[in-house]
Amino acid sequence: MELRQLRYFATVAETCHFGRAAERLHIAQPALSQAVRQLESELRTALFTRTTRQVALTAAGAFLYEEARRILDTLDATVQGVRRVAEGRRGLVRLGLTGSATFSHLPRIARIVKHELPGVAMEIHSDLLTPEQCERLREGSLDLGVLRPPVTGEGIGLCTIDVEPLVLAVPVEHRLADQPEVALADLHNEAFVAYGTRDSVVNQAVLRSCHEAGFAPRREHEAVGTSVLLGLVAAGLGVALVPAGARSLPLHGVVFRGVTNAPTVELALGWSQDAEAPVAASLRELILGVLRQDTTVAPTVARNGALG
Amino acid sequence: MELRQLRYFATVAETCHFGRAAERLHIAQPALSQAVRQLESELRTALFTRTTRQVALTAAGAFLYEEARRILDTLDATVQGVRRVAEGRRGLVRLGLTGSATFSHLPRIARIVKHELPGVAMEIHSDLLTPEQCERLREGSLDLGVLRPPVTGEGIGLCTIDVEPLVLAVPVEHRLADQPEVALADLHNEAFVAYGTRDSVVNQAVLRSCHEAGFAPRREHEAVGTSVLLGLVAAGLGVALVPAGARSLPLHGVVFRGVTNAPTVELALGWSQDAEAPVAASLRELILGVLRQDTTVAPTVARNGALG
DNA sequence: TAAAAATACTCCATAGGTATTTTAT
DNA sequence: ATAAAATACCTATGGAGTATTTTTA
Repeated sequence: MELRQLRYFATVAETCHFGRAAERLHIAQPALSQAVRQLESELRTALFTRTTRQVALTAAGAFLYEEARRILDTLDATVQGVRRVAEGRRGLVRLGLTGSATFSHLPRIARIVKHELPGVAMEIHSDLLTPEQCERLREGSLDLGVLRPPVTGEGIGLCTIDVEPLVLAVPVEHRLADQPEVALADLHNEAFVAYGTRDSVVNQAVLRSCHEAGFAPRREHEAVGTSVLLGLVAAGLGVALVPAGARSLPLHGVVFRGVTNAPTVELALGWSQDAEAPVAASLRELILGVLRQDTTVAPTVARNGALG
Repeated sequence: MELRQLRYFATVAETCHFGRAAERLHIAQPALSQAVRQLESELRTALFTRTTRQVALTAAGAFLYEEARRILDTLDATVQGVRRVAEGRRGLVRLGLTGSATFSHLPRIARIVKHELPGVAMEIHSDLLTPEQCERLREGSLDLGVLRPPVTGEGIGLCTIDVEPLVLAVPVEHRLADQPEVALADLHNEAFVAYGTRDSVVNQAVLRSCHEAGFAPRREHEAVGTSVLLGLVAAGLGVALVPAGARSLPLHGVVFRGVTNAPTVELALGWSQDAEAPVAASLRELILGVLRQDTTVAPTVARNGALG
């Protein structure tokens, strides 16, 4: 069986007239009669009852018409779909995110995706540390990652999308909650709630800047993920220095205060440089078109001490 | 686009190897390469990334493969389906039934349909009087009808499927409830609940046989449909003569008693003699194979006084 | 008898075959 | 060096055209 036969059959079924159907198909009537007869003999079933005055579908023909119509419509949609997939306007993007970016940047990204690329679905993998994301970008189980430079090794493209100062998160009842801005040195006696991973770039920035301010922060508690960390702050277990984006996660009992000469951490979009799917490329360009920072991180070059 | 191209493409997608795919398709490799290239140029999209050592689907190709697989599978199922429709093993049968047959015969019919013709769905139109069913069989809005002869006019095929004696339905507390059998003459003082339509063949049989027994039944109440009628009997409003099949509708408070020399009413299967759908024909044959009575009603011949 | 489908036949477009070349590992 | 896809070219099947016949309302 061939689609040509189905298309011809469907047109005859719709017109119930070989002559007019042939006209609509831009072929001669005998060719159409022949094609339909051929289909009938392939199926070993009459599809029409015909006299020279009356053409009507048989039960089998009516059934076939329903199915043929669906198949032909599906095919049209498929052709459109293939085009869209190829152009990156349709498909699934697996997006990795660091903990804080999930709250600060994902909503905006999701909004512009919904608006600009309505055919694109996102699979969100949040709370992934930078090295994890790189690994998964390389092995192909992630398409894009919102991560914190630096990145080591080759094959990962990078572009900075935000530079965030760290801000101080304190419990509302804390003595520093009333000050409009806090100096790092004021924190030397505070109990710190810290990110509980050695790999955390934010953690490193905190340690470095506290050291420069002349003290080592007193780590009292650790948490994995910004939301948990802020929860501990809300519970009064200590203060924390977090990327400004964490303000996007308003938590009852926590207030954020600016820090004088605050250290900054970068947020970058990363992607695998080989075998990038069209959707991934178009989403990457869309995100960078909106969020790209002048401070572009050179792709594939391992960067050290970006925050130094 | 043609199915040939989709089939070829799908095979290459499954093997990721033009040579082996061509082998599976029983064509030469160049023909396959050419067909796939043609498809790609029609879609204006690369479907494979290929080197001489590696063939892999692009994102567009992967999408097309999913859809193509579905389309090809649907097509196979459709071909099977067409065959089944043509053979009367699949489809919808619109079955009309008189009130009492709904309870006495439909369950059995439904059971054998489910067992013998699992692909056939029935659309039940119950509580239709014989003239209504004939009209709808002729105009094509019913395929088969379980009805009570006689039938007037042409074009309707008929075959008796049951001959039912009338039985007496009485309230449990009624004086006749204890007798194993009742004579018609015993009913001359009873209040009757009767079928509330002049056209009712059962009603006519009741009137005729009461007349022969020497009295005219005292109609106290009327009901449309056997279930409602029996409901009135259960409520103690009177007695009723109903086809024996009504026993299939056990109703609290009603007992059935045989009638001496009971009049009988026939039940027949009717069908339109022109433009009968294959499903209708096969269901008709199935039903008649199980229920056909020796007393076959000659088709198309108007019969009068069948119960005389 | 007139409208429409079927049949008869002719032709050429193209699917598919064989032989060969190109290319990447 | 070799496996595998692409290219070149040829052949023949069959899709579609024109002319004609058959059929039925």
